[in-house]
Amino acid sequence: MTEIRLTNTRTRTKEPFAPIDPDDVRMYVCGPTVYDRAHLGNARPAVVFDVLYRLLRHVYGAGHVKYVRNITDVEDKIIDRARANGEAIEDLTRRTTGWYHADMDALGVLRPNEEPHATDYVAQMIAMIEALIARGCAYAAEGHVLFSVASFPDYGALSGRSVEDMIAGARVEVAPYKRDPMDFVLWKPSAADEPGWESPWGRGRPGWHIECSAMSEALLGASFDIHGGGADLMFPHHENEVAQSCCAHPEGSFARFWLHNEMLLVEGRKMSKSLGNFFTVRDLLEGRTEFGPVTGEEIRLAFLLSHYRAPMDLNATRVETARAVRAEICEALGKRGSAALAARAPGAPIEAVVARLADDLDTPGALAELRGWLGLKRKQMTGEVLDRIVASLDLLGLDLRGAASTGDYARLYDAEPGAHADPALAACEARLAELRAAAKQSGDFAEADALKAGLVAAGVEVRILPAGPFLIRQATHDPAAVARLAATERA
RNA sequence: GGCGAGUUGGCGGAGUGGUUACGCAGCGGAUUGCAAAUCCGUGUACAGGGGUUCGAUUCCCCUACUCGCCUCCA
Repeated sequence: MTEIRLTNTRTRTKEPFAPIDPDDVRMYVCGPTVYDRAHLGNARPAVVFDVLYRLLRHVYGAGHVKYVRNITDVEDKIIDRARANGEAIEDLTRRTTGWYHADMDALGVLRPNEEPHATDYVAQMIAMIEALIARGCAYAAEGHVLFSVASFPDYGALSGRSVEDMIAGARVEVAPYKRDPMDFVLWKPSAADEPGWESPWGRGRPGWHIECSAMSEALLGASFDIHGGGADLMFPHHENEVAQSCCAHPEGSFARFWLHNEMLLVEGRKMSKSLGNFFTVRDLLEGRTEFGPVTGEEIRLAFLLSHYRAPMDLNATRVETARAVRAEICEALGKRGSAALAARAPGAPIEAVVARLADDLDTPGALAELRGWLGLKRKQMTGEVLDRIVASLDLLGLDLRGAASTGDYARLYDAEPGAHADPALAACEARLAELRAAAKQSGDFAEADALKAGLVAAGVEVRILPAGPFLIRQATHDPAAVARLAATERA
């Protein structure tokens, strides 16, 4: 069996991964707070841990992996946004959850096995808070319940910082009801116009951290294999989760492996609204950024081109590289022709690709290995090789068999290619062949060149082979522009 | 102030104690009506300073710079 090695934040080292139960590998990842469109930074952990999920499924079997990613649907940002929009909280969270799903689907991110909503687990949170109070790890004060950091000697171990350092250097919220400035909220009172649940401490709502402790325990147990999230969650969120879960369930180990993905940068700077380099996944997909339209596969590739533990800088070069790799994959998949493309089924993935992924999720390395295979000559691109490429692409979450350009490349490699699948492009292709034939007689290529330029501008690759012109739709191709060209040429 | 990551050729980005990936761009050639695509060939690098070593870009230390986290944040 493939040995997976992962960098464990707990130990700061790369360790061999062995699940508690190979028949039930369990992973928890912190999901989105649903109050707005997912920004690009939200997408990074979704993609990173999707690759890990796919790898775990490959190694342990699809039925033996349980992946839980929560939806935080109670939080002050949500309350504020709903109030600002003048809408009900439920309407806001339902809509934004739908957006999140649509955007992650576009990136080829598989749905987790469970996607618990915080508001469905308030009873479990209250029970856990009661247990913490009973064990002397938490205390109620003025309608709040606070976790007592002093009760957990290992506090700070995960993020590698001491309580003294934090008090000295960081701004810590001082509140009169706190016994210790580092104590954090498990439960807080709700005003009449805020969402709330009845509890032993009055009507209120949970603090941010308790939901992950309660939901991971409910769905994965007191001990599970992997907990993931963005590096910025390491402190305080994950540190607090560890404190809550380990104190509530001293018999369990909570998460054995902690994985953190590094942050996203845009042109070398942190993405932020004030810098004007902030954008959502949807902005990118719909071309509302300086990068023009970027497909879901290209965004995914842009992520995979960086190692998850390195900051990823999104810039024009990165987007271009992602586009080039996507085109490379599409052409490679078409090298055996249309019939083969339709028939291809995944086989066993390329060992070198699996090995790279198993080595701490080395996606840039895996892509490098894969690209070696993509570049094979047509003669070497046998059915078996293609099967292995397809299987490897599946592991990376990049099935491009259905892409328009893949089909167009396949036709290019057909022994007897028929007309172009797209009628407007078929017309343009025939017209271009006609114009070129006439131009070769007259020596005036102006018309042929104008059509060619129009096609390129519409996102269509023009390849002129001895057999004649071939038109290939690229990811960015604009069907409306092509239709206009076809109509003009007919007239 | 505390913690962490990083600094590789024009750009992006791997990697290794000795023989210097790869991609893009560039340059030369083949091909082309011209291009594109394709094919062949080709150059430049390891932030600075010490140390360990027969030998360091690769290990250790220091310095500089960059970035992130420490507050809601993926």
